[in-house]
Amino acid sequence: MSLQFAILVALSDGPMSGYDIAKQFDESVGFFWRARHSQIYRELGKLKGKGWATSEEIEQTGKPNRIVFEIAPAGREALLEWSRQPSEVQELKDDFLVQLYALDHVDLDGLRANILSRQERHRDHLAQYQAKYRVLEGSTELVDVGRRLALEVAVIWEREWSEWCGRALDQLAGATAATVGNVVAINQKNGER
Amino acid sequence: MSLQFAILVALSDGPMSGYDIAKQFDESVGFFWRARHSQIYRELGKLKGKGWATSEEIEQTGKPNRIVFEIAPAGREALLEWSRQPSEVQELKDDFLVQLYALDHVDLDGLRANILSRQERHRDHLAQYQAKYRVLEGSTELVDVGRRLALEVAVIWEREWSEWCGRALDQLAGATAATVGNVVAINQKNGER
DNA sequence: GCGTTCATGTAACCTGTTACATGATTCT
DNA sequence: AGAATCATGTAACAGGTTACATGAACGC
Repeated sequence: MSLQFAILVALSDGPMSGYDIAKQFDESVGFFWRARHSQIYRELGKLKGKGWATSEEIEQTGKPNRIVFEIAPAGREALLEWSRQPSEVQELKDDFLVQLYALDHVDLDGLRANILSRQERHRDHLAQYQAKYRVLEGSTELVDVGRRLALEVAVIWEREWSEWCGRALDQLAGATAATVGNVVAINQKNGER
Repeated sequence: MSLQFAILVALSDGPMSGYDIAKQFDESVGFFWRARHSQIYRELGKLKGKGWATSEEIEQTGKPNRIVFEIAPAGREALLEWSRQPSEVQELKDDFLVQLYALDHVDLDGLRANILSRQERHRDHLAQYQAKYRVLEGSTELVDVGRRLALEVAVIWEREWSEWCGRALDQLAGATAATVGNVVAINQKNGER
């Protein structure tokens, strides 16, 4: 269901085609919910079927025609109703953390390389989110307050991850490679086996 | 694929039935990857098919028989191979943040209630993770270092969320309810429309 | 008597990804 | 010549949830 609402949120900024939504997702509400165009077209069909959005085909020459969707009053009502319902807290779900949890059954060098490349990407994302955040600073407009709060979550997420990566690399610096079926102590002077 | 590896990680601690795995998931590797029993049984079948795990039926009287699974050498090898592959960074995906992003099209009172109940749950989770974390403190055993690092992520996640909830409630304290199709300023003395 | 725990599984469904398909225009 | 952009969509598959089904034992 959530994707349908994310699309309605995107349409709240004005009428858009499926193609537009797929692109807009890269720089707005899509920070918090993503989808491929194949899924977007499917969900747009459902929104239309429910009467939550209306569509209009716009003729173009040289390019394929655009089908522009607009949020309908019933769609706005559905959006309001959705926000009255309590939403589920998002639980951590990350295969990388699963690997860490089983550090003694895993390739340590691979994992270290993984952490390093993650750190880079988190720093990149952090810079992006911070730039977006700064634009909204100081505004008291309700929309901007919400977007700032949402972006704050993103900034914290990326910042904490990139700092965590640094600490993890430090702590794993002296560790030896895992041997299948063997328990390895991280500190050789203390490790009995 | 990841669930299969999460199951293999669980089996690394010793042979277990599907039922056991479903329960263990609530207090170990399941902090970072969850699944219903229906899915676990399905994936156990696949693991067996690939030769990554073996099973043995144990007769019981009064209770249904247990089918205990054990990780096979090929499974250990697969786990190692998996950890050599770089894993995708987990992107934020949260319908609650989508709602925040569209604060002017959403029910403010509903959202505030939502934040409050979230704050409670995040505090609960934080306490749980911290307790688990403390048990591992001081250990230099490789497994424990990994689990501590993984739990650290969980602790930070819950702590930052609960603190964020507090700030969000502060900032939304004075805001008025959204009106459909109307832009509302958060600060009445400055709001022109 | 009623709910919970133990223990297995299946079937239908929803969500999301990957790959395929078309066809003109514009940039390198 | 080849790639990217614009713009739509379909089909097959993978991953995950919900609901259904069975049946004995045990505590309240």
